[in-house]
Amino acid sequence: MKIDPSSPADLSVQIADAIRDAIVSGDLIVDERLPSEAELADQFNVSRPTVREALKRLAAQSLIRTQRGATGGAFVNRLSYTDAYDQQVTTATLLLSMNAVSFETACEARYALERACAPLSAQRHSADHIATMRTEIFRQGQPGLTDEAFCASDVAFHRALVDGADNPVLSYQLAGAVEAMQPLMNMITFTARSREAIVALHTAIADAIEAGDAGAALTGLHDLEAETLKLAKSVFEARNRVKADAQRRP
Amino acid sequence: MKIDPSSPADLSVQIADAIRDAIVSGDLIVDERLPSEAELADQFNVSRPTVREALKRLAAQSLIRTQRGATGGAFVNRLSYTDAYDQQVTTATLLLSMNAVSFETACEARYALERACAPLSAQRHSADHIATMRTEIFRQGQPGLTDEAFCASDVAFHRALVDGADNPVLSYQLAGAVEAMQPLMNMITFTARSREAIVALHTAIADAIEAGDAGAALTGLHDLEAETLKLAKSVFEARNRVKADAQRRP
DNA sequence: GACTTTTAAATGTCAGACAAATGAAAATTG
DNA sequence: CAATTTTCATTTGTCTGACATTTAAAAGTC
Repeated sequence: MKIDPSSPADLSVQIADAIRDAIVSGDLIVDERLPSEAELADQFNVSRPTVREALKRLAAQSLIRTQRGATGGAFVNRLSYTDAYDQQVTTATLLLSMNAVSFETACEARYALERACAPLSAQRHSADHIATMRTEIFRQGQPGLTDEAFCASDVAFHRALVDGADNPVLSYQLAGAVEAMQPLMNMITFTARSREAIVALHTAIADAIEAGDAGAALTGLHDLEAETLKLAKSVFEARNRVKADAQRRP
Repeated sequence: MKIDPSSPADLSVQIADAIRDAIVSGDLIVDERLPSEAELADQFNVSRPTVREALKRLAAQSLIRTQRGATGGAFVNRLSYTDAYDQQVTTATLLLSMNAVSFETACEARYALERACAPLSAQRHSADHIATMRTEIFRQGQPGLTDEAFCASDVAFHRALVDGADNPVLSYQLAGAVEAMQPLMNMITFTARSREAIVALHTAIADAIEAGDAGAALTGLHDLEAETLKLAKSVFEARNRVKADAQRRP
C-alpha cells in the first residue's frame, strides 16, 4: 500500500482509501488487526494525527473498530446488518430532507418496494410476524395515541411485513426506505376517520399475508398507497390555504 | 451543543454526533459554514486535533465538505443522489461479501426489487431508456466479450430498466442492490449458450417495457431470475466437484 | 482602472508529550 | 504450587504548539 504525497488529495483521504481498498479486496480480512497507528505512520511516512484522521474516516463507515490497551488497535469490522441498516437510514433520511423530495415520489418508492416483498412474505411469514402485525394494528386503534406514536407503529407494522419475506438483504434495503419516510409521515395529522381507514387496510393486508394470498396483499398495499397519498394531499392543501391567507392579510 | 467529557464515549464521537444532530434536525442548513476548527475547539473545550477527527468522521459520510483558504472552512453538504448512491454501493457490497450472503438470497432480493420497478417503468419509460437497453442487449450478443464486460453490461441494462421508473428515490435504492450483486455475478462464467438465453430474456423484457406491458415484464424478470439461479447453481456445483476431487487426491 | 503584491485566515500536516485503558508478565501471598 | 495482586509495556485518546499550504481579499503599483 503506497500513497502519493504530491497528489492534490489529502493524505488522510489517500490513506483511508488505501486501507478501504485492502478491506474490500480481501487483503485485510474480518477481525484482522491493522498495524498500530505508529507503525502505519511509519509505513505511509506521515504523522500519527494524519493516520488517526484516516482511521476515523473508516470508523465512521463501520469498516473498522478500535480498542485501547495493550492488545488493542484497529480491527477490520464485520459489517453487520444492523450497522448497514443504521447507515442506510441516516443516508436516506438526509437525502429526502435535503433534496426536497416530494411526498409523492418518496411514497411511490416506498410502496413499490414493499410490494416487492409482499409475495415472498405471504409465502414464508412466521407466526411471529403475523403476531407483530396484529399487535401494531391493535395499538393503532387505541384512542389517545399521538400522531408520532401512530407513525412509529405504522413503521413497525411494515417492518414486520418486510421481515416476513425472510430475506435479510431485502429487509435491510427496505427498512431504510420505510424508516426514512417517517419524518415525512410525521408531518401528517391523522384524524380519527383516517386512522380507521388505515387500520382497516392494515387488517386486510395482514389477513392476506396470513392466508398466503399474494394478490390480495398487493391490492391492499395499492389501496394503502392511494389512501396515504390522498391524506397527504388534503393536509398539504390545507396548509397551503393557511399560508396563502397569511400572505394576503399579513 | 454540549458534550460530556466524563462520558465513556470518545470526545470526537460525541462532537461528530452533536454536529450530525444539528444537521439532521435542521439547526444547520445546507451550505451553511460551520465555525472554524479553532472556534469549535473553544466551544467544545477540546483541542483542535479532536475537532478535526470529528469533522473527518462527518466528511466520510458526505455530511460536510471542507475548503482551504481564507474564506474556507467546513460547510454542510447537500447530500446528492450520487453521494448516497456511492455510499450504498460500498455498504451493500461489503455487507454481502462479509456476511457470506448466499447467491440465492442476494439474487432473490435483487429481482424482487426490480420487479417493484417494472410496472412503473413500463408506464413511464422514455425513449432514452429503451435505447440504452437495446444498446446493452446488442453488446451482450457480441462474441469475444469478457465475462466481466458482460456483467457490466448486464448492470447497465438493469439500471436503465430501473431508471425508466422515473423515480430518483427508487433508482437510488435499486442501483445499490443491483451493483452490489456484481461481485457475486462476476464469479459466474457465461457460456455462449447461457448468454444467448439471457439476451433472449433481456429482449423480451425490453419489448414488454416498450409496449407498456407490465405483466410481461414481470414474467420476463421471473424467468431471468430462474435462469440466473440455474446458471449459478451449475457453476457452483462444478466448482465443488473440482474441490472434492482435489481433496480426495491431494 | 487594471494588474500585481501582500496579508490574513483557514485547513493540512508535523513533532512530541502525557493520560488512560488493558492485557500479560512478574511479584507476592496463602 | 496455586491464586492473587502488582507492575509494566503497549496502544489508543487527547493536548500543545508549531509550520506549510491554500485562498480570497486588501493593499499597493503602474
